[in-house]
Amino acid sequence: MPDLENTKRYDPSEVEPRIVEKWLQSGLFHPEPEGTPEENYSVAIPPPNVTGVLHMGHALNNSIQDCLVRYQRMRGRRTKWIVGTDHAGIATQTQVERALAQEGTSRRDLGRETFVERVWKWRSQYGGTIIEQLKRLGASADYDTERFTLDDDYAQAVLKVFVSLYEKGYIYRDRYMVNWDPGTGSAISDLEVEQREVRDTLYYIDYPLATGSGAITVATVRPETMLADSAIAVHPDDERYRRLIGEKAILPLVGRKLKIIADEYVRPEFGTGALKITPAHDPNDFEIGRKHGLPQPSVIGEDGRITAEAPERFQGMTAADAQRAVVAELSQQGLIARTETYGHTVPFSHRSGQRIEPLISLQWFMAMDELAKPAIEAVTSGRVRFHPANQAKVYLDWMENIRPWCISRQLWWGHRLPVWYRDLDTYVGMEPPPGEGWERDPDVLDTWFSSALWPFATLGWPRETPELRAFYPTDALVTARDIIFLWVARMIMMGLEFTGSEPFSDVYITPIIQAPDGRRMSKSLGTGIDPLDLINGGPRPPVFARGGQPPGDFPAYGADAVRWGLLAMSSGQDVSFSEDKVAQGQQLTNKLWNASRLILLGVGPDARAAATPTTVEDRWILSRLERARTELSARIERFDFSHAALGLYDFIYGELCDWYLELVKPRLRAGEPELSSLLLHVLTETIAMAHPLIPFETEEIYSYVPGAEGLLAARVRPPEDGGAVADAAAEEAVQRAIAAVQALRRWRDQAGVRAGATVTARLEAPGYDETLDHILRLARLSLADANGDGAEPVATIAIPDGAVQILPSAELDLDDAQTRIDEQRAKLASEIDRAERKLANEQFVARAPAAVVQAERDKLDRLQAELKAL
RNA sequence: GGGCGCGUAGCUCAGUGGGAGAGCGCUCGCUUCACACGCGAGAGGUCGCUGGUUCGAGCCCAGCCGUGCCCACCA
Repeated sequence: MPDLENTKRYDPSEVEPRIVEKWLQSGLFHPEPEGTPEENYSVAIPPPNVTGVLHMGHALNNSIQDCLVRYQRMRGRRTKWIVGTDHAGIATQTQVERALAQEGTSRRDLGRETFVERVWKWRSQYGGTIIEQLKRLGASADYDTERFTLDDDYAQAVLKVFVSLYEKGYIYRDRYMVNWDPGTGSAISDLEVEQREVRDTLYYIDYPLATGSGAITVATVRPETMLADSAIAVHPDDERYRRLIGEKAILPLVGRKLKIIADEYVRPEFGTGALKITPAHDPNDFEIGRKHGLPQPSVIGEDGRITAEAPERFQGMTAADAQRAVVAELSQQGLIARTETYGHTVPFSHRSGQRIEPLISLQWFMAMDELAKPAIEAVTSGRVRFHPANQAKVYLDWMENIRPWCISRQLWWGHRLPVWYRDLDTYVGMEPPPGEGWERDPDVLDTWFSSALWPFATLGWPRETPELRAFYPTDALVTARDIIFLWVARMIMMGLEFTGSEPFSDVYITPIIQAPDGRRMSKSLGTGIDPLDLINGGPRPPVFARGGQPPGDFPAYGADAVRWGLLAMSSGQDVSFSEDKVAQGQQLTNKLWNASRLILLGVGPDARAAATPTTVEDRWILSRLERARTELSARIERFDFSHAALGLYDFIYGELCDWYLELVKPRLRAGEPELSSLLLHVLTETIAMAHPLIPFETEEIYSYVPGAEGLLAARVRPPEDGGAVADAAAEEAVQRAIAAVQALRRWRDQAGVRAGATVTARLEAPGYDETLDHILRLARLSLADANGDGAEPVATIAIPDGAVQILPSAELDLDDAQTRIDEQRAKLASEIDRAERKLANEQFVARAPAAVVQAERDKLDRLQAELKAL
C-alpha cells in the first residue's frame, strides 16, 4: 500500500497489478448461473485467436465491453462476460507451418495426426497470452469458464449444427466455382477475398474462324486460361458479330473448335466485344457456361499447375510459366493482334495474400437464404439494434443478397467434417457410421462456422445447462465493422435457427483506430502500437513521434489512462489514434488521485459518508454530482462512450476540483464534521460512477475510504433519482459566483495586479449573500470598511446582475484600470446593440418561439444592468 | 458501379436551427499548505466551396472540391 500522504503522483504501475489480483481472488467476475436472462446481463467476447496478442483493436473493444459489464454489475445485475479464444483455423495453422518451415520440415512430412498434435502443443505454449493481457487491461470477464472453440463440448455443438443443417438440406456438397487460395492450398469464402488494384497486360488474341477465312479477336488478361476455353460469346445485338453467331472458331494452340454463342452478359464496347468463355477458371464464365450447357475443361489444378487436360507441352507448368509459354507461341504464330496495359481489380486471399485462382472444386456449401430471412426480420423489427444505427443498413444489404457459403477448408487444424464416404455413399452423423470401409472427409470447417455458435455453444448448448438458462440470450455484442458479415450476421442466423432467439439485442460497432497517417494500425506496416507498451511504457513507433522529436518511449500511462483515452477517442466510424487522449486520461487519474488525497487526508478516520449539505456549495455539488451521474449512465446505455469519458473528465476537473474543493478548503481545515461526511459521500459516488471507465484507480481509492467495505467493483450504486436532487437555486447561485470570480480574476490579470495582493472592493449587485465570502477569497478582495464607503472607485467590474467596484490602493495602476473599464463598456454596448437589433426585428419577434424571444429579452435586461453598474 | 463516413483553432476532435467549444500545443502571471504530469489568465477559427430554405444556418437541402472505408462477376 502506498503511503497516501507522500504519494503526490498516482503510480498506476504500482497499483494496477495489485488490484487485478484482488479482483481475481474475490471471485466477483464469476456469477452463479441463477436468475433469468432478462434480469442478468451477459456479453460474449469476440474470441481472439488463441495464439494472438493484444492489439489496439482488442484494447478498445474490451475497454468498451468492460465499461458496459462493470456499469451493469454496479447497477446490481448479475453479470457474465463470456471469455475465450478461437482456434482460428487458417491463421493458427499458418503460424505453426511457418515454424515448421524454420525447422526444415513441413506438415506434409509430419502427417496429419502429428501435425495436429503439434498445433495443440503450440497452443499450450503460446496460447493464453492474450487472456493474461485482458486481465492486465482490467477486463472483468469470467475467467473461470474460459472457452475454446475446439473444446470437446464445443465440438459437439458444431457437429450437431452441421448434421442438423445437412438433414434440412441446407448443407450440401457441390462441384462449383470457388475462390482457391494457392497460398493456403484451400478454398476460401467470398468474405475472405479482397480486391486489389493490379496492372495487367490485356492481350488481344485472334481465334481463326473454322470457315478458314478471317478470325475473331478476343481480349484477355489471362491468356493461359485459353487452354480451357469452351466457347466465344458476343452480344446478341452486336452488328459486327451477328452473322458469326452459331459459327465456330479454332482455339489456337489446342485446335479445339469453339462455338460462337450470344449472351447479353457481353459488353460490346469492351475490348473487341468478343469474349472467350472459360467456365472452369472465371466466375462469370462459369455462370455463362452453366447457362449454355458448355463443357468445363479445367487446365489449372489445385496445386496451381497446368493439368493433363491441357496440351502435353504445358502440363506441369505453373500458371505464370504457362502464361509466358502461351504468349510466346501465340506471338510466334502471329496471333496476338496487340496488347495494352490494363488496370483493374483482382481477387487476393485475405489469408495468404496470394492471388486467388478461381476454379471448379468439389466442396461443401451452405445455402443461406432460408436462414437469412428471420435474421433480416430480427433487425428490421428492432429486436436486434445496431449502434450506430446506420450499420444496420450494411447488414441488411448483405443479408438480402446473401449467397451460398463455402464451408469446407482443405486444412488440418479445425473441426473435421462429420462426413464419411464409401463408394458412392455419403454418411453424415455425429458418430462414425457402422460398418467397414468408410473414409472420413479430410476437410475441416471454416473457422467462422464454429464462431457463429459462440454465444450459445460457450454456455453448454446443446445441453440445457443452467448457464444457458441464466445468460442466453446475451445483451450486447461489441465488435468491429470488418466482421459484421463474417461473424455477426452468422451468429444471428445460427442463434435463431438453433435456439429460437437472437443471440444479443444490441450490436455496438466500434470505430476503427487508425495511425496518424490515416492508414490502418498494423504491426507489419509499422503503424501499430502494442497497448501494453502504452500501459507499462515501451517503445513509441516512429510514425507516432510528436513534434518532430525522436520517438523515444511511451511513459507508463497505465491501463486506466489507456482505457479512458480509447473511450474518449470512440466517436465516429474512423478515428486517428491520439496519444494526447491517453495523456489526458493520465491527467485525469492524477487529478482524481490528488483530490482524493485532499479529502481522505483531511477528513480524519472517524468520518463516515453522508449526503448532508449545510451550505449553498454543498447543495450545488450534490446537484451537479447527480446530474453527472445521470448523464454518464445515459451515455453508457446509449453506447456513447466518448461523451461518457469526456463528461466524467469535465465533472471531476471543472466542477469537483476547480470549484467545489476550492470552495470548501477553509471548512475542511476547520475540521467541520458535516463537511467531512459530505466529502466522503461525494468522493465515493464520484469514484463509483467513474469505476466502469477507470476501474483500477477508483478501486484503489475506495480501499482508503473510511467505512467502505468490500470492493468498489461489487458495490451496487443507488439508482439515479431522475432529477429530484437537482437544486436549481443552488446551481444558479454558485454559477453566478463562478462567473463573478472569473470576471474579477481576468480584471486582476489584465490590470497587472500582483498575484498575491488583496484589493479593496465594494459589491454593487444583489443576490450574492451566500457566496460573497467565497468570491472575496478566490478573487483576493477585501470589502471596504465604513471609512472607505465614500471613496471613488478606480475600476468597476461587471459581474452577473451588477458590478464590483475596486477602491484605490497602492496595488493599482489607475490608467490600466480605466482602460479596462472602457473595454468592458464597449463590449457590453456591442452585445446590447446586437440584442436590441434582434428584438427590433419584427420577423424574429413574430416567428421565433416565445421562449427564445423571452430569453433574448432577459439577456438584454441583464446586460443593461451590468452596463449601468459600470 | 453502389453504399457509408469525414472536411470546425497549429494538432486530435466535440458541437443536429437562436450569442463558435474541449484536450494538447502556444503566450503571460503564480514555488497559493491535494496535485508544477499543478493553479490563474489569455491569444488563436472566411466552421472545405457555391447556391438554396428560414426571422435566424457550423447544424437542414442541392451541387461542387478534397479525403477515408465497405460492398460489387465486367474480360
